[in-house]
Amino acid sequence: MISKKMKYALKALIYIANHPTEAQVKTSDIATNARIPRKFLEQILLELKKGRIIQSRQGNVGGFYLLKKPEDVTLADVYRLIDGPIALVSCVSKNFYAPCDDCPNEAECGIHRALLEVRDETLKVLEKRNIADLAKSYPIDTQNWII
Amino acid sequence: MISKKMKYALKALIYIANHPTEAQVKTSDIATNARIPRKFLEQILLELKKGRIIQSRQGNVGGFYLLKKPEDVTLADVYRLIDGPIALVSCVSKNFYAPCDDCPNEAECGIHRALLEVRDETLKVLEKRNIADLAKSYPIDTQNWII
DNA sequence: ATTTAATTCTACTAATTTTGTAGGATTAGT
DNA sequence: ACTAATCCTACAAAATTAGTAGAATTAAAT
Repeated sequence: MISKKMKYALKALIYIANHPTEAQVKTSDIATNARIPRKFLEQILLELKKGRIIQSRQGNVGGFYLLKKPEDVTLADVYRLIDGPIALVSCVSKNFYAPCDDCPNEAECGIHRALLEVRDETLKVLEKRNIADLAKSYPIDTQNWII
Repeated sequence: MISKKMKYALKALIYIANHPTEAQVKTSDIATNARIPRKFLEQILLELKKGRIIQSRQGNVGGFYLLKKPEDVTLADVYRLIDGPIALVSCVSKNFYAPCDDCPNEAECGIHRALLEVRDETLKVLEKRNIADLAKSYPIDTQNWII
């Protein structure tokens, strides 16, 4: 199950993606329209910025905008940044690999093998799907575009 | 990421599967050999029993044994019982379905569509893999059969 | 019948993670 | 200088996970 934070992040990205790149979107704008607690959203947007998914402009007329094209921001990217490893156990993780506590032989571990397969299949989908896919469903002018 | 409880459950099931059905396996036996906190394991075994995956015999010479063939206990079964929904959001869950808070239209939700696909692929693997697959890797006589 | 060693049941606790809040510092356009 | 935005860090409440504790129940064996 994804966290609320992840859902908020996706909603925010969709909202931003549905605005022209030049127009920086303000936190408060996203917060009220997507019904996300404002201060929590601030933190999330900062994380997305540190993860090089969005960029910001400071100051009076500042705001956020996408750093890449919406098609190039995959669900896997966002997931890893916000919720961490996609794998079900860390010993099958690509980006967050860590061996199990007292695993004598990873290669012969049945759990390892099975969950590696799960990771591969999950990844296929999460890397194929992107923010552009999601954003299509939610034009800005829709009244309740909320997920 | 699966919980420690889930990992303990799998280890316990593998241990039990590697014993003949007639021989009931004792909690303390599993606990020491698989290095699982005894009292925590007790609770897990009871859950597995309530979930009709294992059965127990009480009394002095009691213990636990599998209720089905190891091949018929899928990872999906155990996952649902111990860690809950396999889906990443509850609105795409088969067994734990619940709509999102203020979702106006599930059919048009991009997140819904994408994560439904993730669930389908994950499920394919988790329903294919079973305790027999895992148990093969861990004959009882192996010194460190621990995962 | 008593002893023994197992499961069963329920409540509690500690640790960790999630989900926020708070408030000030910094930035840049007007 | 004023204003309204992002940035930063610390804290707190709530929920979940991980584990402990202890007594009740069960059934075989003596």
